[in-house]
Amino acid sequence: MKKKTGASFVSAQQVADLAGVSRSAVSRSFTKGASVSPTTRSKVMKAADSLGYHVNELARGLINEQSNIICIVGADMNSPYHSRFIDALTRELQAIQKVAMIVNSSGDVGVSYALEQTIRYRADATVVLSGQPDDALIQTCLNNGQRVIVVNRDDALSGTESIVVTNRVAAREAFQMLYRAGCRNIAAVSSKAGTPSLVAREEAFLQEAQDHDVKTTLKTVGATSYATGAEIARQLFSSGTPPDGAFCITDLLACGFMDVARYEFGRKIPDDLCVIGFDDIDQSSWSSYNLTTFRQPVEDIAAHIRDLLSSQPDADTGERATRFPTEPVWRQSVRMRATP
Amino acid sequence: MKKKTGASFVSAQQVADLAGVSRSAVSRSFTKGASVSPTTRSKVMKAADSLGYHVNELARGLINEQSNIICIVGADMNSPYHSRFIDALTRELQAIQKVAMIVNSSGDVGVSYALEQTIRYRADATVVLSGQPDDALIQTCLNNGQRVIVVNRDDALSGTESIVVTNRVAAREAFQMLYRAGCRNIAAVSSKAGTPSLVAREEAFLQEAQDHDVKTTLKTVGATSYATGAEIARQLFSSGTPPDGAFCITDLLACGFMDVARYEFGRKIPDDLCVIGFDDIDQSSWSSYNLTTFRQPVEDIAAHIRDLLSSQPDADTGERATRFPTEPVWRQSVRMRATP
DNA sequence: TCACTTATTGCACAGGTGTGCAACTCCTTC
DNA sequence: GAAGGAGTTGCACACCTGTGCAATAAGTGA
Repeated sequence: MKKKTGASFVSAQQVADLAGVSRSAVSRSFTKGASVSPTTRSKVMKAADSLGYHVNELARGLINEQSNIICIVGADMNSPYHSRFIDALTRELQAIQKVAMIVNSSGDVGVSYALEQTIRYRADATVVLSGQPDDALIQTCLNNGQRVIVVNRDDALSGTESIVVTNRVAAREAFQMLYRAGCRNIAAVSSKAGTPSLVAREEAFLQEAQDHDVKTTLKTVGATSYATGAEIARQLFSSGTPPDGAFCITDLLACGFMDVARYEFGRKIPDDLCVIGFDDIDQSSWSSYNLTTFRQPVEDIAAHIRDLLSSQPDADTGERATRFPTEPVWRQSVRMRATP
Repeated sequence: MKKKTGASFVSAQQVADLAGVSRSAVSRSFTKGASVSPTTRSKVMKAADSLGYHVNELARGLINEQSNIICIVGADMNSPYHSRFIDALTRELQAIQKVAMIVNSSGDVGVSYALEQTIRYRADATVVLSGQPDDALIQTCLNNGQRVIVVNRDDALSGTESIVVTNRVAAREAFQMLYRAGCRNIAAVSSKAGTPSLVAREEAFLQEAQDHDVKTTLKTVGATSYATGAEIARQLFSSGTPPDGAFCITDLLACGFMDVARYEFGRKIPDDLCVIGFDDIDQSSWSSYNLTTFRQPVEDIAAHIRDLLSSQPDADTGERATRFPTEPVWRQSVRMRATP
């Protein structure tokens, strides 16, 4: 039966000995598309099973120069948006028999060190979710023959495969939604993170406001969090001209913003104040928020990454970007247009 | 088909050639505690740097029988509790120079297959967050010499290192808090997940209620989610005897429960209805909920796992459990005792 | 039966690294 | 100057697997 020794691993040689075949036969039995007779294979499988043999992927990766490890780099994994992404992506990766290795770039050990681990394990590809790691680090991955897939970073580096959502279009639409709802004193609520995709939303929103000759203030504080949204609300509603509409660059900011506006300053949403968010995290659909927002097709993006990774990279050099649409999700935090 | 090698990896031999030393010298330069002269080391480092050399951890793992890979198995990573855990744990692992490989056990590919990946990559240890994988799979890991650390699973398997929180004590205290607040028609809100730690909370709560001769109904529906909490609230408040107090086995359930109770049935919290949750997820502290709950010391647990993994496993056989306390976090969803 | 085709198998090498062992260098001490 | 010791270096082997190549076995047609 099973060996209880808890000792070390079983090698292919031991399986071969037990099955009375050569080690090559064992290897071929576990390699898809190799030439083995059914008889031999079944003998091998039986022996492998009784010994508890599992292919050593480290050695296999050494030979094949392909480890089937995919590295996911992300910051702030506790945030609803990122955790949804990681959940979806890990599922897709498993479906094509890759394994996910994750690098938490908000750790204090430093991104560069963590990212180096990726290279040391010869990961096939690196998926960058955060805007954090700078170009030099990404370049290092590329230099070592890794594929790099960059998500939601509008400044694509040459050689990477880039995935973006229509941040700018959505941000402009957000303004129009607030404008049509009658808002004329509008705030843009953001963080100091400076992530490219967030900056893109800010810029496009302000641009659209300017095109409509509507005064708009951009307020940025700290990290992209609930607390930041709350803090900005406190500042804005304590000031002389409190806003009647707000575009929060992220749903998480919107939640904090709404809570303070309602519970500390008595604003009624959407009567006194219209709020629009971005991402469509789970909490936005909760009854306490009912936040009108823009949905990022996270599942579609994850599936697309799966497709990218299950096919060979295009020899086509230079960056190629795939753009996914963000669709507005209407809930109750914005007034419906009263007048045409 | 040969590799098309845009840029392949650099091997230690190439570094040795450039530096004019033997390959052993290169290996020793990168191995902590090996014997190399400062002169040689600096020559090696310089050459390695200019070539962009990175140690191949696959080959190193092959030799050392230690890959420095830690596997994290979890289901439902999108849930606030799990994502907080993964965030904390990945950070701690990076701090001791391990890498985290994650297995999403809610994927459709099946836990067993995903878990096998772990063994194939010769992970040093497996951390099980979910109650999902059955004992047979865990036993497989153990048989292959892996360490298995099981979190929050009250039924510990022999050979594993177990980490639990004081579910039962907390659940009993939860009842007392509701009882002291004057609640006499109390509901226990849970899911059908059947995870051991959740079952422990249910049982202890019901037991304590029975000890106080208070009628309590346990209601379980579907998954451990916001939607489930909402659904249970709908059922309970449509029934003949709506509760005046509820212990939700999880904060996520509590959020859904509260929202439906307030917005669909007009209950005022904590005046008409007291609610207690469990976990202390971020959302519980948001103003919309202000949920009184029990805090799991996630960061402490993650740090403890780090300590476990950075030390050698005790030869001591049999399971050993470390128990962490859960402390109540008082907010506004439970009335303070009016009468002594 | 023989020549010929096809499927299967084993040998041996490659892939990149860590490390025991012996040889070597350099320096101290008598 | 010689003996001895401490520190450093290189050689060769081991780890576990995939696979090209040649050898063998099995099957086919005449």
